[in-house]
Amino acid sequence: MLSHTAIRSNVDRQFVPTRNVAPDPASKARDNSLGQCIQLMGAPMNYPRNTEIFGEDEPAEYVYKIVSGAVRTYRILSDGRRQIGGFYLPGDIFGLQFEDEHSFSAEAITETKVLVVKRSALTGLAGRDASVGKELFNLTSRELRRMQDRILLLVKSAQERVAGFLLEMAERACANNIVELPMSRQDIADYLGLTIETVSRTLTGLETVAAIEVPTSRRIVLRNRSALNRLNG
Amino acid sequence: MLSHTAIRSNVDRQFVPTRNVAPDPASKARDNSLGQCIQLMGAPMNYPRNTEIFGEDEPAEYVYKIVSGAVRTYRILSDGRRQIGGFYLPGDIFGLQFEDEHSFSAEAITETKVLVVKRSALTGLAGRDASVGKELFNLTSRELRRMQDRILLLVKSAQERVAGFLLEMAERACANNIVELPMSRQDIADYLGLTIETVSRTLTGLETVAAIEVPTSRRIVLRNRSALNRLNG
DNA sequence: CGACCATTTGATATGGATCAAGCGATGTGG
DNA sequence: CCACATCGCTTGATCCATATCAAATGGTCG
Repeated sequence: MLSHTAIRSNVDRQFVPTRNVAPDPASKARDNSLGQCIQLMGAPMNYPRNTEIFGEDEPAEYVYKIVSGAVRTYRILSDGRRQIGGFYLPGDIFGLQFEDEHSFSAEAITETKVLVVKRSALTGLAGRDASVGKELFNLTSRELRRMQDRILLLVKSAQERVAGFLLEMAERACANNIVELPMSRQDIADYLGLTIETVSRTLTGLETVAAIEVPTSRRIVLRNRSALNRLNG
Repeated sequence: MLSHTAIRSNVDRQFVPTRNVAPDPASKARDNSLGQCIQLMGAPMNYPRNTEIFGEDEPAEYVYKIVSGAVRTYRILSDGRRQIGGFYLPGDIFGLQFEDEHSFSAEAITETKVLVVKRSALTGLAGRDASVGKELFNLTSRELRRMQDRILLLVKSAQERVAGFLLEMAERACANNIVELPMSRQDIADYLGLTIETVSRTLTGLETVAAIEVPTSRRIVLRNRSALNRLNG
């Protein structure tokens, strides 16, 4: 369990700004002072596996930075289906992207440690310090870009979505082409707008064409990134 | 849904005299000074029908506020398909949501007048005036929310997508339940991740169940909003 | 070991895509 | 002013990717 944390447990992510895979460098470097702000001001909190961090339509009072573990945000549609808003990994900040009222709930996927600060503390700070305001803006812009990419993903075929998902995860939580997935197939399916069966079949498909290996269901080895990139469209 | 930035200050109300449905008031009122900034500083520009305003991967140097007309942003996928990023109507600001390099192109759908300001002018202003920075942040947050809604739309059925699209357009460009669509069926299809045939069939379907009327292809009369809301999920 | 849950695999159904044709506006030249 | 070409839209017939329903497998924990 917590295989995800395991891959970086030796070196706490928050003190390691660089990664072993080429990560989009621009997106990492900029929000240091905001991140450090949370580092200094944040109250540590623990959430066991599958527990709620905040509920839909609660006031969006707090901002969270993940220390270890993993979080999913989601909404339940009127027909009962669940749409995953996003996955958050160590180092990620979440809570900012919601308006005064959440329309999402957040849950710990695995045992998760976060640092929590009042949203008002950050926006107040931004009022006094324009550079913090700029970072808030940048962070939101980046989240926006991710959403745009996600929209692109959602109009593609199942194979393209799964390949895109794997590449996205690889950029964020990958060591030696081994991606440790903290989330279940159901989580992935609800994130990609597919069914678990389709996700599973697609993964076995990718395995048969030697693009990936799936030694255990939560561990994916990327064997052929260029093939994945090709499938990604 | 429609990834746009709906700012309508009193100043530009005159350009949308047809609007008579109550627009979400909270989202309009806040960023007046930003909108008025563009109003004062902006250079007027005209784009004929179907001409490019900016191209993909040009530096994101400018921010635009629409005076009249309509704009679509889009990307071309590697397989040649086109994904529409959003539609922008009079009063809307666009260009902010792109990072240093656009990944989108923008085109005038109809003859369009815009006001243009340098992006740097706004961010510079934000550096000096925290309230402008806050408005930039708010604007981006709102855009983010629309993207989230759009993602929800994209995992639904064709009927739900089209119904959702109509309701969204009705909120933005509707008089007496008559929605005038500036964009073609192909634009709508590329926005919703459907084909023109499916969009067309779905519209006739909605007409048969008396939810809408389609007197001309670009004009939709909403006959039964609650039915549409129900279909929207 | 046995129960339980997540995941994979198999068989069938279906919504939307694709291919193809028809229709109705709008514009152009004779 | 009318034949005719063009373009955007609708309608029809068929196909295919993914959903759905159902069962088997495997991993985990008591």
